[in-house]
Amino acid sequence: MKIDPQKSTDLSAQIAQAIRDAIVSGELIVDERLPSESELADQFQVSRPTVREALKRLAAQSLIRTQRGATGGAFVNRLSFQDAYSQQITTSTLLLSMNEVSFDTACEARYALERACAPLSAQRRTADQLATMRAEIFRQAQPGLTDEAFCASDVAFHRALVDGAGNPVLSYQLAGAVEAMQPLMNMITFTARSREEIIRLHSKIADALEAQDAETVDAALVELETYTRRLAHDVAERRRKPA
Amino acid sequence: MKIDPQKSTDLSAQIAQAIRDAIVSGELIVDERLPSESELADQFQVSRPTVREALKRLAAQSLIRTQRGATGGAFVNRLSFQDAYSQQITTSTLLLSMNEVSFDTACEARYALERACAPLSAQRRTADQLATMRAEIFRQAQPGLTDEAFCASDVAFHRALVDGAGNPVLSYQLAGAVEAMQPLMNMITFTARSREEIIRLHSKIADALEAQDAETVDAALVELETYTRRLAHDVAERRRKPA
DNA sequence: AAAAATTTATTTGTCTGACATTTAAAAGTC
DNA sequence: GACTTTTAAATGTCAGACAAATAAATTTTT
Repeated sequence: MKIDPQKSTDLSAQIAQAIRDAIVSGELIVDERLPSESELADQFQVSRPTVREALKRLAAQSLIRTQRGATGGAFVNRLSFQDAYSQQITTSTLLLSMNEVSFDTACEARYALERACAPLSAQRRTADQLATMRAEIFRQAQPGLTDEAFCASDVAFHRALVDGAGNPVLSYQLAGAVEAMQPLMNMITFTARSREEIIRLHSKIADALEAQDAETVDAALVELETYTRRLAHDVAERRRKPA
Repeated sequence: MKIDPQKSTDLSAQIAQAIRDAIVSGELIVDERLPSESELADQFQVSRPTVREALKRLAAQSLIRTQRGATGGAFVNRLSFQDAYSQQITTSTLLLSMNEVSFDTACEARYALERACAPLSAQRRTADQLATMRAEIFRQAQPGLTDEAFCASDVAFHRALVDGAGNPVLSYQLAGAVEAMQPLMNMITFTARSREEIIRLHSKIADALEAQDAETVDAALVELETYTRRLAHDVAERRRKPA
């Protein structure tokens, strides 16, 4: 963690990379304090603003946190699952919205991953998670619910399903897949009729999870995927020839 | 995209968030040029260094790219799958290394996700992807191979399997799960005997994929997961009582 | 002596102003 | 018209300063 040749890229990017490497390699450990900005400036032979730009890059990735005052400074941050969730969701959302990923492709990925959680969830889901699902199903059945609120509740339901697997790594990985789909789902205007069908399948899933019946959960998820894709297909058709 | 009250946090973080929101919401579109740093400084009523810190935060997340010169500036970046991969891998790796995630938990998540890809891959894998898998199996059988090289080849093999599903969203999601496991896998010193078994299972997977036999692929993945977890368990045992 | 108030030192956050470097377009030259 | 030179605009970097927060050290008060 020292070199900065006069090569091509920004100094602040190079410095950020050097520190990032030190963190990833374990050379810098969690909660360890980095040298002060002035000291870093001396070490890397650059000015303080340049060091600061480097530190802000790292802060944006939640790799460090900073604290003001006498005993303050920049500290290596323990990347929490919560932080990782948010980053993952932002990244996934942008990836989908900027790359003309078809609804079918995104949908296929999402349900493939979710079905991977289903057997574990059938085995381990807690009473609390079941209660969350029931509550969301109840909310989804309210007549006055906006499309946005319905979709948000849908996300919460599936989130509970995934968390039921009791594996934080899985929950983290799925966060992106499930949440990033919401903007795409919002584009489908749900009729009362289609909501009914979705609620029916959600109930089937909740029932099967309660009975620890992995096969029925899987079947219901397949049904839900098929139904969702058909809905999206119909909406696309209707837009093509609105007559 | 305008407000910055004198509230709590850093100005540069607030400005970065304001611009980030504008990008996520679609207010700023791909390849659109942001105002120059001086103009942003005027708009937000802060100095240029503060604006620059905000821009570096966004650059660290690949949300913008900057270009020098007369027609230069900061542009909204199209987040590529490649960029998303790298970020995902860095984040996942740190998440696992910093949070005392057990090998079992990570392994369970990884194979659950990989098994989700298997049916699609059995259906769609290309000849090219099959060839990659065969080549990696061949490499894994070389006697002089270091543990690191063996693990890297292992990653490449599974990467080809995942890519076989022909769904870029799945590949992106899996990148983190598969690659982030490598440091953990490296900690298991493979004996010649265990390599043999892994290569046997890899061959079984490749054969089944070639025959488009999804069930056998799944069975082999389950075998591989079981075997890997037992290996890790044994290593842990041996470390506890090295006598 | 203990507690409270004050001072002090350190560190990050922010500002001002300047210069260097890169780049594309405009102006000039042959 | 093709080539070269100039120019303007933008980011990259630097230096030095002050503000604000914070904890430790010091002083004062009780």
